[in-house]
Amino acid sequence: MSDHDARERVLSAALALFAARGFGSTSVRDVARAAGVTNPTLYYHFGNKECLYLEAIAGASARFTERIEAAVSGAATFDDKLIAYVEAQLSYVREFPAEARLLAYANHGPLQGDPSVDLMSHHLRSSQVVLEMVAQGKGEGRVRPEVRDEDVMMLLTGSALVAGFALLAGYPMPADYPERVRDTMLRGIGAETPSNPTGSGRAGAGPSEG
Amino acid sequence: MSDHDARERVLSAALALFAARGFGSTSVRDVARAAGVTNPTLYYHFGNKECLYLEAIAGASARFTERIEAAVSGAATFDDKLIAYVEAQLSYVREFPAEARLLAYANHGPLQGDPSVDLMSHHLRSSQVVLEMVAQGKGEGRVRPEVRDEDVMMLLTGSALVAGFALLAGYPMPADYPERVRDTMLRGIGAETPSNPTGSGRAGAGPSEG
Amino acid sequence: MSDHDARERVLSAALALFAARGFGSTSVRDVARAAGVTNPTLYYHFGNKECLYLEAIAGASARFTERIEAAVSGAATFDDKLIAYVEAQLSYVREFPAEARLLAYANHGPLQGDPSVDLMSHHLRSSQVVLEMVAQGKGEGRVRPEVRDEDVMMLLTGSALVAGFALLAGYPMPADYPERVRDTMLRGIGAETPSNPTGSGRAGAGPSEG
Amino acid sequence: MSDHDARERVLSAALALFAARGFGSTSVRDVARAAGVTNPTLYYHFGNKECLYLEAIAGASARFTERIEAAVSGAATFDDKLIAYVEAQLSYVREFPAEARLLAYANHGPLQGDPSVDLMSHHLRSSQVVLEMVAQGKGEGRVRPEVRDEDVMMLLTGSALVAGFALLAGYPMPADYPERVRDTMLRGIGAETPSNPTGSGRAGAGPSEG
DNA sequence: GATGAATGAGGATTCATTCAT
DNA sequence: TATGAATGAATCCTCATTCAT
Repeated sequence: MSDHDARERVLSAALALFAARGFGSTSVRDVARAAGVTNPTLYYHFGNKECLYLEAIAGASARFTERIEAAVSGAATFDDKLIAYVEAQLSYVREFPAEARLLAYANHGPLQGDPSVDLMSHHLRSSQVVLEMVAQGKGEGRVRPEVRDEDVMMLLTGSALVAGFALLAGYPMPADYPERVRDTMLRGIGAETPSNPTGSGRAGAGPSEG
Repeated sequence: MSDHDARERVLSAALALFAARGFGSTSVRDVARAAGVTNPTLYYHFGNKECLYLEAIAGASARFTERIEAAVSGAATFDDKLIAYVEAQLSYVREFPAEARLLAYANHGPLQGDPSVDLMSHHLRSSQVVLEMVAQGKGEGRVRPEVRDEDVMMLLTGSALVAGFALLAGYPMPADYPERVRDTMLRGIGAETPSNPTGSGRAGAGPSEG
Repeated sequence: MSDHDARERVLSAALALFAARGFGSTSVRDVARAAGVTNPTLYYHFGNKECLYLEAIAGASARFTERIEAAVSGAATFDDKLIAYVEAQLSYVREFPAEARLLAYANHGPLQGDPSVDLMSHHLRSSQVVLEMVAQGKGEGRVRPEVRDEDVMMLLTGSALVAGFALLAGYPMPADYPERVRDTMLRGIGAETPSNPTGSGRAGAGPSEG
Repeated sequence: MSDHDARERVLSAALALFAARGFGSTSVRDVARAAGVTNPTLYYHFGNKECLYLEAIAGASARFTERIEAAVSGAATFDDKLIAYVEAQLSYVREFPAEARLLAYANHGPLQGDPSVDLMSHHLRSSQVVLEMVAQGKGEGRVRPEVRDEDVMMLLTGSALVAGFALLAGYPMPADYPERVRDTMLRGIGAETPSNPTGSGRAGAGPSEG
């Protein structure tokens, strides 16, 4: 009812409904109704369904990225940043499951039927964050110098992604998950193989020989 | 026109369209048209849109799981199974992008708008495969005994998932990606820290002290 | 209610409504309602409003042209054909005012807002009829040989058009209008100017001196 | 932006749009947008769509009639007035096709959907002009005394109307069209029939015997 | 097994218009 | 005077689905 809140209310309702039902299964009328706004009012502010969708996603994506960046930059050491990164992603999913689902949907959902989102992927947008983390890790001597940036990204974003999806699907997530990610990533799962330092035909656990 | 043909054509068209546009944005008529079948014929075979969707997903999921299992069981050692697992997932995405996208959509997409898929997640259905791999890895002495199953799963499924999504999004995937996953998983990214064996306030790279 | 009459009923209702209200001011729902048909049924048969409009016009145009041609070919002499032509056009307007109005609207109405009709003009489509009439008139010695086809067309179609519009607008049309058209066309309105046979500076009533 | 400006701009935009798309297919918002004016501003000046339409038509009609009258009264002889009449009508169509189309639309277009224009027909409004021309023509001895006013009107307005429509439809119009109208109207198209002065069963070219 | 035809409900979007400012 | 914002009603059209044949 208040003045220009209408726009915000619509955006928030759109976020929730698009996340819960997807683009194609969400009707503009439902969004308007949920926002307590008439149909033409929605159109006055957003032009059409697609623009509304894109704006909702843009907002969610910005919030997500900000949270990740804030969490990481609030941690001092590489180890803490690793934990902060995963923790921030999980807490985001926990606090804003609708937004999280919307982002997952927009990034991994269908392409032609729904408006294509400009963010290639918010995971890739946050890749800058990861790259800076890796640099710092190497500076601190916590990451081996020869480790490639992409390999770190692969493990880190993969672990966070899987955990986020699990959370969304309702699986419980142990409290120490971020720490375990950090530990496993750093130490690996392989056995030390002092008895077989040169490799033995099987590709070794050391740096790829290629 | 023959009996079996129509059904298959519809299923294949449904797969492609649901994958490309999502459930809510795909119309039954579009599927029928793409399959070269009249509308009532489609309904004769599948009952309604939801059943068609579920059957399409069930088929895709079965094909996916079979491929993964076949690939893993075709590899002998733990190391090769690791590579085979990732490779199979990537080749599946490459060969059947529509199916892959459909599975991603069904697993990570919205809940209320679309029919809920019975497979909680094909990643979790294939968890059995991963668990057996871990057991073998420990048997072979390639995986440290104290490493937890879930941690392996976390890294492995995460890495494969991220790579699959990147592929779907059109990013190139280096040919040695599976090997790098294996190496990085086994060895970790952390530096050996002989100079700091006891930890120094920062949580160490060893098994979590907690 | 009867079987495939639906299509015909829709066409006829569309004809009447488009004629009475114009394309932009006629709603598809009104047409469906007037035809005793549901909205999707209308769309099943005609695809969209534009196709419906075009088909209605095509039908009306065909009927009109047929009537004109039949009337003219049913008259033997040039003089009778002249009368038949005008009479047929007037009787068409009298019997099917809706159709006539629709044709007038389609031919002389707006261009961009409404679908453009393929018939450049039904007057021009019937030009063939007029041309044949002129040829016959010259053959009969009723039309001066040097008279141009276009000039006859100009007078004849003009006279018929004006009369048709007047009829549509509600003005009464004297019964002898067709005969008067014939007489005036043949004889002209000019005075014989035997006292000024060579012309006198004013452009003469004879064949253009140019 | 100034007072008077806005009103004129709206009127001119309305003229163009109503002419191009018709009343029902033209939206008030489109007119406002084309005029560079906000929606309520338009309503402030014109009250509603219908008033805007009527005012646009009134303006166009006035301009048209003025031009015809000025052209005709600027010519001295009957012959020249004939030519001036046709020429003025054609030049109006050429210079203001939008206005011309709007007038044609308003005069010959649908009735119920659009506001009914008060001018029964601008052709009839200009009938006074034609009647005076005929009187002068008889005074000059150029028009036979027994010719009826309506018959002249029929030929003259018909010829001008047909030519105007052809022009609007994009057909080229020969430069000597007005002269040919004059010549053909005066002289007629019929052959002199000295060999058959009494008529022979076919209605003659002379004044109707009835 | 397959189809042409039909339908009630609802899809996104725009309409002419108004009101508080 | 002019405007940003709002609205009830209507726009064209499509939805998933069914029925008689």
